Amino acid sequence: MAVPPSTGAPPVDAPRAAPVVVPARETIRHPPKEALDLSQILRTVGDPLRLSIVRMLADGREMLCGPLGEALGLPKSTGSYHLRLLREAGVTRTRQEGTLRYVSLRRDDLEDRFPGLVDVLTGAQ
Amino acid sequence: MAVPPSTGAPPVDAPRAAPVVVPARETIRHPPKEALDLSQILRTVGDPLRLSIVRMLADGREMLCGPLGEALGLPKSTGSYHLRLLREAGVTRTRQEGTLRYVSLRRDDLEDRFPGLVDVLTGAQ
DNA sequence: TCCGAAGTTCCAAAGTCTTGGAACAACCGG
DNA sequence: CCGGTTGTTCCAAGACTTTGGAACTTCGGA
Repeated sequence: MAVPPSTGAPPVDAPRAAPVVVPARETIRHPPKEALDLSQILRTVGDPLRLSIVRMLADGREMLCGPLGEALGLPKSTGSYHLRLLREAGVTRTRQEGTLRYVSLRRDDLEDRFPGLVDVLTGAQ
Repeated sequence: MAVPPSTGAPPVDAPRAAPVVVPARETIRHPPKEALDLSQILRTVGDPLRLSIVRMLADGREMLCGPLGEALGLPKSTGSYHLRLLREAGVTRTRQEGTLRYVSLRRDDLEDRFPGLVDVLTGAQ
């Protein structure tokens, strides 16, 4: 609580304030393949907005967050929210490059864990 | 508002009180096959309780509402609620016989509209 | 070094879903 | 025709989800 009067030198334990290296943006959390949960995935893609996103990614392309949200007329924060849910459910994968985030369908792992699911979602038979 | 004094004969316009034939229990509403909506279905089976119900019905048997709810430890009203959601989404079919309701998976229509979906839900490959 | 662009996080309001007790309806058997 | 059984509907409380503006972080370029 007590702030020492200015001595002209930096306070001796100020460096202790940040002892942990926070990896910040470089770490984007994805659930491991074995942790994917069918209920969670179904609940997540059960939202029409999010199902649209899955379909935009169906061809395997990577897309940026901006265009994905804009295509659905969403404000940035709302787009970010839905993309986070998709990533946390394991439906999409996100890769950072500079300030850009490339989003793609996590097709390989989904197919491995729940064969046929992606085809059902994207309407491919 | 004025009730006529008893005349020994039934009041002349009493039959008007029930002009519409209410089919009551005999009519259980199911969405037509063409109206099934993938988002709604996914949202519905995205609940772990409801996914369990789908799996209990996976072998094609009919089950009664009671046993379905009891197997999951649900009070009657809660079981009834989840079974209604499944029926309204087109996932199950319900048929009445006396006071009993037989519930089964609507596999034919689901397979027709969304091929592969039932297998994904039930874990069959 | 400052600016703008890309995205995220924070947060509160609004909306939707779930739960379970109580009351109810319909049918069956005795 | 009464009592039990099966299941539904009603309803209010609580939980969870969605929305979008504002503030913020990070990076790249001029």
